Order: sequence, then C-alpha cells, then structure tokens
Amino acid sequence: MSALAEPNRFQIVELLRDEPYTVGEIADQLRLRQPQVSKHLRVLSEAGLVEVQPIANKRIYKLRQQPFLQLDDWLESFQNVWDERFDRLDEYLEELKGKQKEHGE
Amino acid sequence: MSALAEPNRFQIVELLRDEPYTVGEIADQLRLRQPQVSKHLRVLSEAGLVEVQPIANKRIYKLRQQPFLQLDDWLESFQNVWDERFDRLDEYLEELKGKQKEHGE
DNA sequence: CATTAATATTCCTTGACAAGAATATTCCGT
DNA sequence: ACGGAATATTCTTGTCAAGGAATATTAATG
Repeated sequence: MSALAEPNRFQIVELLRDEPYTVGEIADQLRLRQPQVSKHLRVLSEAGLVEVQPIANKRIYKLRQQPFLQLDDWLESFQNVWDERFDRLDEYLEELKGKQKEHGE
Repeated sequence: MSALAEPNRFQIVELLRDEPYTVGEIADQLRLRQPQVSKHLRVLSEAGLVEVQPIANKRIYKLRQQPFLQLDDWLESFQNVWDERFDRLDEYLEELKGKQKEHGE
C-alpha cells in the first residue's frame, strides 16, 4: 500500500488502468523523466502491482489485478462493520459512565 | 492514502475496525508509546480517516466511513477495466509490430 | 561491429517523517 | 484551587526515499 502512497506512482497506476504503456509513454504523458519512471515502476513491480512484458527493447507495463482484488477484500472487512454496528460508540459511552460510577462508590 | 502507508497507523485502523478506542487503549494494545499514538491519530484525523469524541479527559477515536467508501469507488473504476479488456496487451503488441513494419518501409 | 533508441542503475544530495524524551494542556475528583 | 490522569505538543535526531545527473545495459539496425 505504501507503493500507492507516492503521488507519481499513483498517477502511473491510474494511467495504466486505461491500458498498458511503455516506459517512455508513461514518462511523456506524466511529464516525468525516464529514470524516475523506471524507478517508480521498479517499486510498483516489487510490490506486485505491475508486471512487465518485454518486446524488442521496449518494456510494456500493465497492472496486475491480484493486489486490487486483495484491497477489495480488505475493504469488505470494513463494510461488514458499518452495518453491524449502528453506532457502537453510544454503547461505549454507556460503558464508560458505568465505570465512572463504580469508581465513585 | 499515504496515511495508511505507515505500518503503525495501519494497525491502528485495523484495531479501530473492531470498535472505537481510547488513546491509552490503543497504545496498550499495540505496544506503542502514548505520544506516538497521539501523533499518528492526528495524521489519521487530518486525513479524515478517523474522528474523535471527547469524553471527560479521554478521547475516543473511531473510524469514519467516507474515505473507505471512496476507496471502494476508486477500486470499482478498476473492476470495469478487468472485464472490458480480456487482454488488451495482445492488441497492443500487434500495434507495435505494425509500427515497426511502417518504420521499416 | 558501430550506432542509436529504450530502459535500467548508480551515486549524491536533500527533504520528509517517525521515534524518543521532555513538557504542556485539559479535565476530573477532592 | 491542587494533584493526578489522559492526551497533545514541541524539539531534536536519525533514517529513508525521491529527484537529478550521469552512466550502464540491452536490443535493433545499417
């Protein structure tokens, strides 16, 4: 997830969402210098967010879907909670007031 | 999203997924020092991931759902792509070979 | 085989940020 | 009003990661 935290990398991912791109194409579209793009792609690649397909001396990068599905799963583990707990906060407040009362006696 | 990149903050969020917690409780459960927890909560708060409810001299932190829904939306913008494009990579490769041919003539 | 295009890697510098330690603030009970 | 929790803030320091510039690598082409 820290791979997505960097703004330029985030942009790269959004760009690749549309279609696979070459390093040079990415650099052009995002107005970045080639070495930085290569470095960012390296990070994205090591994070498993992206995969490469070498063709001639070009390298085509595309998104992998696994990490996104994973993230989706993670988010679902929250969805459940919103529903289940209408607002557990109230419940918690009561609990606290109870504790205070006990302490007072 | 960079707020979630920090491991301790990520842990805090996962902890708060279960129920709201006090700063001290978070510090205890995650074996962190209170000041760092406060600082992390500040970041999470400014990122809109978390909200506070002061009660006595305690402060109860809970998750806000908006940013999570937002993230979910963002992820959906990808889902569409996976389906639509069986593999646009092939298409792209063809395009490249075409270009090479043109260049050769 | 020399050249050139496309990409990757290295080295260096700089800025951001997290932890630690100490201190400040706020609120309650007495 | 005072003492003590609970929490926040400040300051400093060390680390890490991103950008820039230069260079290395790989592959195609004549």
